[in-house]
Amino acid sequence: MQRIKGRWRDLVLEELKELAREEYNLDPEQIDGAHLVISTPPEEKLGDLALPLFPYAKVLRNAPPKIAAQLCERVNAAAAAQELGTAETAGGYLNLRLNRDQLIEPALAEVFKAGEEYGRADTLNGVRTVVEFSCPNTNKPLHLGHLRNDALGESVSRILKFAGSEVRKVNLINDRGVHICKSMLAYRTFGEGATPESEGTKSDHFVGDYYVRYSQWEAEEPDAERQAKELLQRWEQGDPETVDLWLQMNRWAIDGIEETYKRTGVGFDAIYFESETYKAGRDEVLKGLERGVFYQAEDGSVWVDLTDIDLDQKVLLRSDGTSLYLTQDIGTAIQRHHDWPFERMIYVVASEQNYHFKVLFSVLERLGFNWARNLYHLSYGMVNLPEGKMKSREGTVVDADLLLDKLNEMAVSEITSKAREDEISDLHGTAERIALGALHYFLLQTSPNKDMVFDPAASLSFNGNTGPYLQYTCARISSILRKAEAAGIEPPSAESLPEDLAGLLAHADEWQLVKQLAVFPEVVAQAAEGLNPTVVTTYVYELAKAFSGYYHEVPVLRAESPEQVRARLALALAVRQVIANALRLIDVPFLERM
RNA sequence: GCGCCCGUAGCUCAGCUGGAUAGAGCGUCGGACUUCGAAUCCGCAGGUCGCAGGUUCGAAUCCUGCCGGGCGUACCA
Repeated sequence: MQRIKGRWRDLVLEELKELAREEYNLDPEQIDGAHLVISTPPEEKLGDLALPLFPYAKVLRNAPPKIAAQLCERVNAAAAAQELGTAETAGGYLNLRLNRDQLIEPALAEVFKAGEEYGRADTLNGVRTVVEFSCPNTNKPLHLGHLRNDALGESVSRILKFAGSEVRKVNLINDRGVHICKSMLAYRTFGEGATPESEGTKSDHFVGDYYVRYSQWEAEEPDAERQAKELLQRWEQGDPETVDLWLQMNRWAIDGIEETYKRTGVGFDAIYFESETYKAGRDEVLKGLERGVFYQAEDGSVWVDLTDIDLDQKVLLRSDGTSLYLTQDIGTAIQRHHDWPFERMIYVVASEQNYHFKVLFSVLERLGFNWARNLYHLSYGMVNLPEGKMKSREGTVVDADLLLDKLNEMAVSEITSKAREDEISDLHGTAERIALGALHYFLLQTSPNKDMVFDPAASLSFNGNTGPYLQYTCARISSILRKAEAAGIEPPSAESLPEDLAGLLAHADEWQLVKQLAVFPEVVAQAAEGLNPTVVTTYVYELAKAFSGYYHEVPVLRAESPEQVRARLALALAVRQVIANALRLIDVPFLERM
C-alpha cells in the first residue's frame, strides 16, 4: 500500500505543479509538497484515498473545489496511463479510487510469501535499542502494575524488532535495600526453617508472606525498624550469615517471579542486579566531581545543580559516601552502554518517576555521554480499581498469579459451558492462552501514558473488543480451513494462489479487507515510531471485526465456483496470518481451536 | 505553591504530527442459529469532545487561561 500511495502522491504532486505553471503562471517550486498528505475518506463510497487541497488555495489564489476540478482532469489522464485508477472530486478534496488489480493480487501474494514476516517494516533498520522493563523487587510477588509494565515492555520490544531494530531486553532486579531486609528479618524471627516446598507455596509468594508478616509485627514491635536497618548494615558489611539468608530468599523470590514471566511469555536478554550495580555509579559521580560537573557540600555529600534547566539540586552521594537510587541508575546506564553499545535506551517505568528520569538523563548528558540524548522514559499510567487505587495496606493489590488463575478458571468454564472440551486437546493449556490473550489485550488497549481502570469482573469479559474475540476469529478461519482440507480442497499457498484473484474477490467487503491487510506494515511502523502497542490493538480489532462481518454474509466454502472457494480461502488465510502476526506483537497467543 | 500528565456516550476506552457527518466495546432495547463454530453477526437509542478565549479556509487534535482529577516536588526506591 505504501508503494501505491507513494506513486499516487508523486503523480498528483507533479500534476499540481504543472497546473500551477500552466494555468496560474507560477513557478512550480512554489508548490510545497509537504502539504500534500494522503488520508482516507470518511466513507467507502467516496473512494479509497483522499487528498485535501485546501492548503493550496492561498498560493494558487483559487477556491479548493476549483483546484480539485482542474487537478482531477489532469490526474485522471496521467493515472490512466499508469493504470493506477481514477480520481474524482468532492468539494476541496481529490478522492482516488484504486485499480483493484494493482492491489489485490500483489497484496495477497505478499502476505503468503512473507508469512510470519509479513508486516515487517524497515524504518528502524540497524538501530540498536535497549528496552528496560519489569524491574521487580525481591520481597514480594508480581502484581497487576507489573503486568502492565511487562506487557508494555515485551510488546514494545517486539514491535521495535519488527520495525527492523536490534533489540536487547533488560531487567533490573531490585534485590537490595531495607525492604528486602524486612522480609529476611521476619523469616529469621518467625520462619522456623520453613521452605516453599515444606509449605507448598509458590516461592515468591512464600517470601512475600514474610514481608506481610513483618508489617504486622512492626505495628506491635517498636524495635522492628531498627532491627531491619541493622540487618541492612550487616548485609552491606558482608556478614556471611546475613548474606546466606539473603541469597536464599532472593533465590526463592526470583525463581517464583521467573515462573510468572514464563507463564506470561515475557523474557529478557540480560538481567542486571542492583546488588551488583549499586556501587557502580559512585566512581562516575566522583569523576564528575573532579571535573567540576558536580559539587560537594560541607558535610561531604555530592550534588548536581540543575536549576539552570528548571530542575532542582539533587543529591548524588550521601554524606556517608553511599549511593542512592539515582546514583545507581547512572552507573547502570553506563555499564549497559559498555556491555552493548546502543543508539537508544527505553525505560518502561511508571509515570510517578517522570521527574527521576528527567534528572537522570540530564546528569548523564552533563557527564558528556553523547548517547544520553537518546534515552527515553516510556512512562505509563497507574492501574486503578473501580473502587480506587490499589493499596497494599488495605490488601487491595491484585496479585498477578491469582489474577491469571482466576482468568484461567473463567476460560475453562466458558469452554465447558459451550461443550467444547472434546474439540480441544488441552483444556487447561487452551484456557491459559485465552486468559493471557484477555489480559494482555486489555492492558495494551489503553494508551500507555494514561491511567487505567481495571475491573476484574466486567473488563475481562471474553466478548466484544477483547483478546479472545481475536483468538476466536482465528479459530473460526482455522476451522474453515480444516473443513476445506477435509473436502479435498487444496489450500492456497504462496506457490499456488488462484488466478484472477481480483476478479474472484469482487465483493465490497473483500476489497475493504485487502486494503486493511495491505496497510499492516505501515501500522507496524507507526506503532514503533510512537512506541505504542495501542496502534496494533486498534488495527487488529478492526481487521477481525471486518472479517467477522464478511464471513457471516459471504460463504467461503459454498462460493459459486471452485476457483472462488479457493480465492476466498486465500483471503481468509491471509487475514488469519495478519491477525496472528499482529497478536504476536501484543503477546496475545494464537489459537487454532478454542 | 511549583512541575508533569489526564479530562471524548451511563461505564471502560480509541481517535490527538489539524481535514469531510467524532468511533468501538460493555450496558439498555430489538432482530439472526435444520446453512463454513452464536466467545459471532445485524439494528435502535445514547455526545456542548471539562469550560472560556485564541490561531486557522478548517480544531476533539495546536496555543493561553480557568475548573476537575492523578503523580511528583526525600541524603526512599
